[in-house]
Amino acid sequence: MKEYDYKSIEKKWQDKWDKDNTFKATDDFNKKKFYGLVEFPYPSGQGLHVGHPRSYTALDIVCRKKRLEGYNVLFPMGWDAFGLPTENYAIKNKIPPKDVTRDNVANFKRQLKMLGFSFDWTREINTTDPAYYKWTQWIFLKLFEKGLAYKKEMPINFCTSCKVGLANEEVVNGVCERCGSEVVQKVKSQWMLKITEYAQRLIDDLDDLDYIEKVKIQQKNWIGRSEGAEVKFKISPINEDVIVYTTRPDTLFGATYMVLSPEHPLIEKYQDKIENIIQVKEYQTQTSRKSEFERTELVKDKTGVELKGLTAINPITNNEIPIWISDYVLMSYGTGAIMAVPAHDDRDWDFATKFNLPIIQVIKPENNQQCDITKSAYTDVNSGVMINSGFLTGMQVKDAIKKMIEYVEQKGIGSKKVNFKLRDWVFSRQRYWGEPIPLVHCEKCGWVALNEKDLPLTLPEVENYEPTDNGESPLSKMEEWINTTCPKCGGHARRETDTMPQWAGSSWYFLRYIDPHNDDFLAAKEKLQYWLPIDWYNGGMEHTTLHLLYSRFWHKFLYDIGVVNTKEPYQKRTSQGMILGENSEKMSKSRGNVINPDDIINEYGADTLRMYEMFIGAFDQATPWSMQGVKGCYKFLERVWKMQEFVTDLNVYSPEMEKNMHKAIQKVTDDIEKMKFNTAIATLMSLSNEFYKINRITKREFETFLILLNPIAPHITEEIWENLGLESQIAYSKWPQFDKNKVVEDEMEIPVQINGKVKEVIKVEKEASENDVKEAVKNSEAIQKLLQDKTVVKEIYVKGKIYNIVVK
RNA sequence: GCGGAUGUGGCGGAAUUGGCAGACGCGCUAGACUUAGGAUCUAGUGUCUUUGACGUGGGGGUUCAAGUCCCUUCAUCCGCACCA
Repeated sequence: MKEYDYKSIEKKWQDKWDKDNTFKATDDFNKKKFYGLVEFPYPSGQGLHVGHPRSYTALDIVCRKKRLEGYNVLFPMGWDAFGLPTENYAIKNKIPPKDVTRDNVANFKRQLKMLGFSFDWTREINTTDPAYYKWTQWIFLKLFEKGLAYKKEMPINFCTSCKVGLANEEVVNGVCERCGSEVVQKVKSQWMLKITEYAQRLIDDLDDLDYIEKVKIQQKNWIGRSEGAEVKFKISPINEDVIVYTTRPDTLFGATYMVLSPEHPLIEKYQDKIENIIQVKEYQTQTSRKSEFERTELVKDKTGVELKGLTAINPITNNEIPIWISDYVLMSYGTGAIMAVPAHDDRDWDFATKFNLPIIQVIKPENNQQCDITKSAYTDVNSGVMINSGFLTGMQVKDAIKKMIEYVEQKGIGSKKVNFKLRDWVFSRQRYWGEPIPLVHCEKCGWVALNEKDLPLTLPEVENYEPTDNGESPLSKMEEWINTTCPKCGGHARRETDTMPQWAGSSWYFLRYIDPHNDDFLAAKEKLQYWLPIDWYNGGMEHTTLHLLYSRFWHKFLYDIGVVNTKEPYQKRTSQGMILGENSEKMSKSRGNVINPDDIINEYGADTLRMYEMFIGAFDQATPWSMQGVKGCYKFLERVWKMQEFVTDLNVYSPEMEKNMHKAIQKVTDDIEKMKFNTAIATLMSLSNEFYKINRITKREFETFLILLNPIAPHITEEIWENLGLESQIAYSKWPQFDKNKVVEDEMEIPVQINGKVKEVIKVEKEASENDVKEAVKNSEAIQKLLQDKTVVKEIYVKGKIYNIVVK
């Protein structure tokens, strides 16, 4: 018997799969299809980390099994290669980003191939390939054409180190998600995408999708829908209304002051009416200097200034109430103005308490519960009765909300309103390594789209990739590229020098896999129709509010303009847990607990790594790495290898073994579908232990065993298959069918409990009646002994499950 | 503050959904074989005051029966965070 030489075995099969295109998906529309997708990686300089194989192996297992079950499987891979780290590396080392990308991709590809994933490499894509980003640009032009891309002067999150504008999603705790540097507010003219127009649909359409629940919840929270009302307040002494947004119109009687955001346009417009304008302006500058982070950091301590000389009229009570400005009111949400109800809102309560503003209670709790409005606000929406509220007095809060909305609508002073936290997507980056935005600015015609036939607009070679000091893209220095003619009027025009964010290329990549070499369209209609939607998409939780939401948005847009035939791109979304370091901390260079997949493959082989990552724990849970655990998996594969020593050609029939086999078939089949890979592997381990006990396995049994193990450990299983002289390859074989008749026991074991504690297990015939069981229990010596000098109070028999005797 | 999880042996984790708690693996203990080894095999391994009792973060409850259901409480992790 040869040794288990994983190195040569794995190389051998990887080469064969490559040469034969074993896992090529065909466009055979008559076959049932399965489109499995994993997030294509950003080819960083660090190479693959152990998190990638966790996700990739999981879906590789699913896809390999689906192929064996007869599906036409599309399982593709590509490169999300535009982005900042590459550009920063290029700047630092004076190497063109293109070359950096090429090298990193080569390294990633080598690593992925070494893991034996069954990707269809003939469909490999790269977002930085002009043939690819031609279509990214094309989609952008369509968005522009439909008015969903617009340019806007707006304060953006600006990373002081990357010198680039960031989307809200890319700012984490006030610092840049990528580099960790400070993020400040900077006003810039930016391309925006109207994702907000799709907010409601992005919520509603989640209902029909098979996403894990926490993804749905997180997306809904992120989109942040809230229902309420907009209400007009007259401002005195000027002839102007200010509209506020509130989710609690029921508390209007308790609105004792108004707060505007410091950026509210009213201040600018009526500055001559504001007596303390100097103080106000001072506060405004103070606020603008604060980063978004500082503004939200100092939650506890409210600041603000009263607008002296202006007052608002509460439209319900007609009371004159003061107007303040404070940075706790954001211009970017609602109307940038609120009515403050300190008795029933925590923030307003803090503010009113600090500045001695009046607090009027308009809701009292039910059932005489204690409530002291001088100590804290009463904010419960689900219970409470209105007081001091005119026509609302005595009503329940929920009814009062409805009633007040009706009232203000009838009086013409307000209306029902739905708001979302979701903001439009800041789509421009002042950077080099991204897709050029295919627009020009013409003095006569304004922003004009390039003609479709002129796509792709390729990224020109520049000498210096560094952004300019004023935060413009390096492209802004390329005069000969910038200056062009207007496609509309033929006059002079200048190109947009901003590029697209990294999220652009990944927002539709799954479509390109379907028809990756098509020059005429992003993918042929009939192919899209066949392959969509993606049946199963696995990826990280960190993409829930970014990539996943953006790509759903783009897909819905493409659906609206008739490019794709499904409303949603992904039918099913799952997410793997993180792999932690051996010390149970997050893996990071600085903690020195990083595991490199290359090392594991070298020392134990890809099959071991794949298996270990699936065996490590529940798939959706974070789990620490364990080198001992890796060894355990290696040991198991070695044991499988050695099973070849006792394989027999004889057709020895063992009903016991047949039962074991079928139980395993059922369990493994089921577990893979439910992503319970750890218990699937445990089942196979137990099964191999059974064969070791009798030191014999028939060829038939081994065949089935190998197929069950193949999706998890594809190399070793193919090799043994070949050694056994079995037909063809496992890759072309069939998944075993579970036969429930094969697992029926002739006897069943019934645990017998006394007062809920198991004392004995009895064996009875499979079809035993309750009386038979009772008889058997009575005949048990152990039970008889335990029932001496006890009074039986009750006996419970649950068919086939348990027999419990209650005694005194 | 809001939202979502998680808590079971020395460790990673199982438990068909209310019915034998601790599958499988690691580690550990003993033995076998040995060129005395971080290899392999075999047996054992929840805890304790061991004819039995106790055990799934803590406390209470429902039930013949609870890791699983209800109430309450604590701890840890993740996401969002002045969203009116």
